[in-house]
Amino acid sequence: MDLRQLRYFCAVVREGHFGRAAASLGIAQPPLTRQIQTLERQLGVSLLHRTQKKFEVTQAGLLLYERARRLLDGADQAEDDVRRLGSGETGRLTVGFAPSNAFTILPPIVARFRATYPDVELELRQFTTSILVTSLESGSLDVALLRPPLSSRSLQIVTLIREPFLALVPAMHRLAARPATQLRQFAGEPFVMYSRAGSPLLHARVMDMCQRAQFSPRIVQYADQIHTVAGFVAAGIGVALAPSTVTRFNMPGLRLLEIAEKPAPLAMAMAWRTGAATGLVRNFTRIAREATGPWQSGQLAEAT
Amino acid sequence: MDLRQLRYFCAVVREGHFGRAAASLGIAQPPLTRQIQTLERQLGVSLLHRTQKKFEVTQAGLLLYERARRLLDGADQAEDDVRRLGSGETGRLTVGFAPSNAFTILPPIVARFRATYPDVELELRQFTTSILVTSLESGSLDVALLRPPLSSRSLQIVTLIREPFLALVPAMHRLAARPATQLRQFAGEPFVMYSRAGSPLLHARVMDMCQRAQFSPRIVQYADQIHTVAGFVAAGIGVALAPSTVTRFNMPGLRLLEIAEKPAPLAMAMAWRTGAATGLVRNFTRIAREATGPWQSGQLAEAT
DNA sequence: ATGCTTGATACCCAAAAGGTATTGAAGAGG
DNA sequence: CCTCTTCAATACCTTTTGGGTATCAAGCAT
Repeated sequence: MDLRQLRYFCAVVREGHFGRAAASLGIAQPPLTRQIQTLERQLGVSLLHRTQKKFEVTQAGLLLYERARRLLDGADQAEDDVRRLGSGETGRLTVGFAPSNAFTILPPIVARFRATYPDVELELRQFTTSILVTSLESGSLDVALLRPPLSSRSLQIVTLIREPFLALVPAMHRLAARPATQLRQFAGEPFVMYSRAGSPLLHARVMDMCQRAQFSPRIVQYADQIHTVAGFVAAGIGVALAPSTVTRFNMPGLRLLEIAEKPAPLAMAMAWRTGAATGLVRNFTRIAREATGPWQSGQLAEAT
Repeated sequence: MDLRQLRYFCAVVREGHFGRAAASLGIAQPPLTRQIQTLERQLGVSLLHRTQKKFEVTQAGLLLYERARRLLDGADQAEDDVRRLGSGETGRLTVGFAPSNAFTILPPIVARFRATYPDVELELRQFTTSILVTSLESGSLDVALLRPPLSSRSLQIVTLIREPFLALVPAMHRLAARPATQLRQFAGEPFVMYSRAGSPLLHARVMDMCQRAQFSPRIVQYADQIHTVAGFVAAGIGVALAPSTVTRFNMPGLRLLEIAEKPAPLAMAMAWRTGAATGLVRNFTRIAREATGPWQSGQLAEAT
């Protein structure tokens, strides 16, 4: 038995007429007649009682009609559901993110994704970068937002935004009025630094930048995250360096200066397991690119 | 989408191996691979994630597997049910019968049918012969047990048993000791007669037999049905003629004699609408023939 | 390194589905 | 009563597709 035969039989019963049924199916009448005959022969049951010229549906035919309709509906539904799941319109997507994303690119991405794919269950989990990587590899995460570089070769990675570093000074600082500064101006200044444990990547990058500017920062305070660092600077404790995310904090007492040396920007990327680019993942990455497009164009203050 | 493709896909998922799946399906492996590919192409969804040599089932594939299994089960079930209904193993069969059958051939037929086809709903309805005929023609009855002749040409009719007529006399009657009698011995005897209204056919047949024996019965009592007539005879009210069914009444005071003239026996038949010989009807008629076979062989007293 | 296993590919054949033309029989209408 | 129309069935042909055999390419294990 075959879904095509059932479709044909249902059409015949529904229309009560071979010609019209064939037309509604988009085929000619003779093949339809033959398919019904074949179906009857295979079942060993007469479904239509041909009473010269006309026909009437037998008890068995009526039963088959009911069952066939349910089967066909079920098949269509299944096909649709599978298609939607495959195309990423439904399903469950588990997204991991590093803490530094929680206030920056994550909200607009999630907002846009929710709006575009309301039927997808979006599960968000915050982890450190190293756990994000192992979770991606083990399959417990579908996508992750994290900072490159990544050592794993089994992961696909795409950079979403590149944030230039800015110099942070208190409002009453001697450089506060300037639009830009050279990094070496910070030599000997009291420095607010990212802790190695809380933000190893930022710690490393800032130390590296200072080293390239040929000074060693006089660290007076450690802080874990960017907005903590910015808060300490705004409080006048010292100067600091931070990615341009800080422009979104809007803290009184904080001044942001461009860095004349133009150090390499800090990238934010998303990663997923190579080959695990399901529809959901493809859709999420597309949405992420769309939602973070404005950053690339410099509209840093817009949150979508 | 096609049940074959679903069957194939389920086999692959179940076996986790194209070669074994193909073997279990009784086909070669390359066609199976192609069918799965076609299915994926038609759905636009990757169902199996081929990770070099091996494969794993994707989320969408898992969903399809669940749905497909239900669909296939449903299809098999539907096929089986339709087949059973068509072959007359299940369903509802409405059987009509004339009152005179209720104590004769109906019980053994019903008993045998119920035993052979326990899943058939057997609905029994008692009517007069004329209503049986119209009910058959209108389709509200599937089969009927009645006495020929039948005028309708749209009905198929098969005789089940032929009952010879017997002469009924009281035990103290002058003919009671004889094994047989000639009909004309009844000329002038007090006669118990079937009423024209209650048993028109029997009335007509008995009147006809008397006429052929060249006498007119001296009717002293009318009765509707055979066992009433027999009762009156046993009570010594008069003589009568009855089909051999009377041998089953076992009434004290009643004697049965063969009729020397061997009048044409009284037939009992079953009828159904020409062309409406569904599996149920075919089965019932077969059972009826089997159950009434003993009558033909003369075992009148056996009730099966 | 080298068989061996496994899924994919290439190519061929057979079966089955669809199309056109036509038939046969029954109802409708003059 | 006869024709004309209608509808399913049949005959015959073409196209599609499903299945088979041989073979390949890539891992995995020995």
